Amino acid sequence: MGRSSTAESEDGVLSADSPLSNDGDNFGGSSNGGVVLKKGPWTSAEDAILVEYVKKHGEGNWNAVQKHTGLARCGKSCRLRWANHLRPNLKKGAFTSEEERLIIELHAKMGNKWARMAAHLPGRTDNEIKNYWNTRIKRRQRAGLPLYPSDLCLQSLPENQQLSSPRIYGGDKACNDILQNNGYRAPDIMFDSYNILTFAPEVPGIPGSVSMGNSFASPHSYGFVPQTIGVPDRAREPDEPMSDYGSGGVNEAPTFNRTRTDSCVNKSFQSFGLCFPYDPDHTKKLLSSGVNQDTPFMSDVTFSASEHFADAQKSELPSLQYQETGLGVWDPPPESFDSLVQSPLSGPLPSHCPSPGSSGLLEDLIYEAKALGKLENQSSAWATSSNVSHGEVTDGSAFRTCSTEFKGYIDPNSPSGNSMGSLFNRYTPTTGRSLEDDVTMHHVKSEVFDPSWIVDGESKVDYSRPDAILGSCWVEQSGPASKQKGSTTDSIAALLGDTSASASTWGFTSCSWNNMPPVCQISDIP
DNA sequence: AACGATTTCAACCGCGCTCTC
DNA sequence: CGAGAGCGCGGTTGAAATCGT
Repeated sequence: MGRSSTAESEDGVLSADSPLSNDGDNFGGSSNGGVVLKKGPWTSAEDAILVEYVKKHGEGNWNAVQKHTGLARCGKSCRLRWANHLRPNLKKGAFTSEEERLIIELHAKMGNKWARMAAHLPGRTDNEIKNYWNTRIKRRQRAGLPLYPSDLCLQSLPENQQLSSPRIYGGDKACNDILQNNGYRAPDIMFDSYNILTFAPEVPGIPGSVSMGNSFASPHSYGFVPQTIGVPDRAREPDEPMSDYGSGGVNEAPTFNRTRTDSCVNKSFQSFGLCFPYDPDHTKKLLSSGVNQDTPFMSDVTFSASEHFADAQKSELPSLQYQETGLGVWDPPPESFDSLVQSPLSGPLPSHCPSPGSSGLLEDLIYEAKALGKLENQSSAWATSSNVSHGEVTDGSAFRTCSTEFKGYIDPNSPSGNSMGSLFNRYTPTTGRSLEDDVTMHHVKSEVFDPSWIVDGESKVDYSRPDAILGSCWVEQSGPASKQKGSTTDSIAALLGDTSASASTWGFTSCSWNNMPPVCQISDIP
C-alpha cells in the first residue's frame, strides 16, 4: 500500500548514504538539507525510529525528527505516521455499528470535518473516518440511497438546541436547526437537495439533464431555483420577521409563516430521504461560478459524491459553536449501518417515506430505495412528456405534466400516508401540480392541517395555474391587490430564503401570468 | 485458476492557520 | 507588522486486497 513510486520523480531516489536507503524500498523522496527524504510506505525500522523519538521527545516538532534520528522522512510524514498508525490507543479494525452511526451523525452536523469527528471517536483517526465516509458515499450512491437516513435530521439534536428560525432550504426545520445551532448557516437554496436526487441511478437512455433534480433546477423552470442562486444572502437573525406574513394584515389572515413554508419545502425533499450537511460556501461557489443554465452544477447530473459532499467540508465550523450534544439519540439497530444499506430488498415494503422518525433504519432505507426507484421511472416519464427540464414558461402545461406524473407516484405501501402520492390524494386538488407545488402540498404532511386553506370544503388555490404556489401567499396575505402583488414576489423571495431578493430577481416577474389578477380568489374555485 | 473490476486504506500534496522571530 | 517555519486539515492518489465472473 501507500504511495506509488510516481512520487519519486520529483526528487529522485534515496541518497546512497541514507540510513534507510538500502531497505529494499524503491520509493523516492524529497531533498531536505542534503538528505533525500523518503516517500512511500513506512518500514518497521522507520516506525521503530519514530516511536523511539516520540518516547524521548514527545509529539510535535516533527521536522526535528529527521535531524535527531536521521530518519529520512519529512516532518509531515512523521506526524502522519504517528497519528495514524503509531500512537498508542489507536483502535484498529472495522468501525463498530455505534461508531458508524456516530460518524453519520457527526457528518450531518459537521460536514467533512474529519479531525473534529475523530475527536468524538476515541482511537480513530481522521483519515480512517474520511476513508470510511468516502466508501460509504460510494456505496450508497450505487445503491441509489440517500446519504443520510431520513430520520437523522429529526433526531440528531436535542430539542433544546433547536431554534425557531427555520429556513426554506435543505432539510426540514429540525435539520436547519441542527445546522444553525452548530454554526452552520443553512444554504439559501436547496441545491444539495436537488442534487441528492441524482443519487438515484441514472435512467438508461435518459441524459442526466432530465433527472428530477434537473427538472427542479432547470434555469428555465420558471426561474424558480436557478435564480435563487445569484441572490446574495444577507445575514438573517433567527427571529427576523418574515415579510408581512401574518403580521397584522387586513384580515389577520392565518399566518403563512416561514416555519410552515420551510417545513413544506423541506418535507417535500425529505420524501426522497434527503437531508444534508450544510455547505455555507455552496452558495458562494455558485455565485462565483455564475450559475446559469450551463452551469455544470445544474446540468451535470452524473452524481459526484466527492463533489457534492466535499463541498460540505468548506463549512468551517467555529469550534465554539459546536457543542457536544447528546449524540446517542438514535436507537441503533444491532446491525451495522452499512449492513442495513446492503440488505436485500425483500418482502412488503415498509410503510413510510420518509420515516416518521419512529422506525428503524432498515425500513427507511428500503423504502427510500424503492421510492427512488420509482422516481427513476417517473423521471423517465418526465423526460419524454414534460418540458419542465428545459421548457419555456409559456403556460402551465409543464406543471401539469409534471404533476400528473407525480400523482403517479402514489404509493400504496405507505400506510402512514406520508408518501408524496398519498399527500396528493388526501389534500390536494387533482389539477396541475408541480414539484414546486409540493412545497405547498407538504404543509399537510408534517403539520396540522390549516383549515384556512379550505373554504367551504374547497381549496382556495387553483393549482392549475403555474403561480398557484404563490397563491397561498396571495390568499393568506390579505390586502390590496397592489400590495398582494408585490408581496407575492417578496413571498417568493422569502420562500426561497432571501427577503432581500427583489421581485425582479425571480423569473416570475417576466412570466406571462405576472400581471394577472390574484389566482387564489375563492371565486376561482369551481 | 485466471482475469478484470471494485474496494480499501496508507500516504502524499496543497492550502491555510498559528506561532515565532 | 511581515516573513517564514511548523503544523493540521482535507482532498487525492494509487498499490494492495478483495470480489465477481
